[in-house]
Amino acid sequence: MTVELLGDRWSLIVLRDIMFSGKTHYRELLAASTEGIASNILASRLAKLVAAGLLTRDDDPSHRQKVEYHLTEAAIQLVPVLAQLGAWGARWLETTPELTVRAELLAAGGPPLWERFMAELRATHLAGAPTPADGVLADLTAAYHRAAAGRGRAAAG
Amino acid sequence: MTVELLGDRWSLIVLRDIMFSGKTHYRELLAASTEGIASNILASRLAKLVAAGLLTRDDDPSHRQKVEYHLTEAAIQLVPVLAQLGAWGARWLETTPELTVRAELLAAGGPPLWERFMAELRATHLAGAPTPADGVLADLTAAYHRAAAGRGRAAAG
DNA sequence: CTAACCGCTTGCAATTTGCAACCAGAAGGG
DNA sequence: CCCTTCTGGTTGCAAATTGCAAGCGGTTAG
Repeated sequence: MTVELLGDRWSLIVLRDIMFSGKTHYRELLAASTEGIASNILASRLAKLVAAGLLTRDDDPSHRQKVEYHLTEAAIQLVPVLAQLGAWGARWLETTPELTVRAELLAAGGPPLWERFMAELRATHLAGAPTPADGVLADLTAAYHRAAAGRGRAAAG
Repeated sequence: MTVELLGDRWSLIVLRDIMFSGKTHYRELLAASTEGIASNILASRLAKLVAAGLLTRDDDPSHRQKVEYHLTEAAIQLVPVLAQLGAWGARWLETTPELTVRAELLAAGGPPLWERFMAELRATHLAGAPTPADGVLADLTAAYHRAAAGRGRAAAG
């Protein structure tokens, strides 16, 4: 059962963060989490996701202590799930504008956009290619940051 | 955040059971759950889902103590999410054939089938019409029971 | 009048979560 | 070499959540 694997407060959030932030290191993920995950929970979730075959844990050649977490094909195929989940949340729940705009963009693009995004994730996480600056993820991230900046200005002004 | 609302072991399962089994009473849901939810957990999840606006709690006119739980429009719009989630689980996780066949049928039908299913749920849960014997839910349930029976035979023989 | 059924609660043990502090090893700069 | 910073985590502990079994006041059918 899928819920048994992903149905806790953090597993999906960790996957989402790796997918959309592009971060692959433990400390980065710990800092990137806007929800504020605790270090022991992050460690246990990463281990669980690796055991479940959703992430790989690879040595970073640039630093003997660094570890890179990468998405597997199974995790990449969660893109449609996350897209639908995000669309539903944007429609029915009150969230921050930056999360909403990204979810709506991904939902509006539909399956063709999801496929492009998944191809990009495969190149980055499975083949080790650098993430393109003009790809789907870049668009989503730009929209995310615009909305976040707009919110900052609105709150300040 | 959607995960905060639905990201526990049982909330989505309760919704799925109401959606696909057609049961609306507490005792029925308690018995119908193949995963075996505890009565106190079911009670707390039903209360939470009602508070979140995903279920309504209505008196059953036929019995002063009976209560009917019905899906709201927000819950009905989770159909695409559950479809994608089920498709992913059928593809990547080992589950029982009866759950797999239903998930694959729903995924294969795509958005048009989802819409028909949602229209059916609206008629049943929002308008109070009886569930049609020739609808999407009937097809899904028939496939589910055929697979379950096949498994029973295979296990016995 | 009695037995079954209704939604749901209670008590309790076990597990999970969240928080803060901490760790050993590795790399970088002077 | 030495000190600081950074690496992926671990540890101890309190609080919250979960799971199990039994039970409860009221309702209904026979």
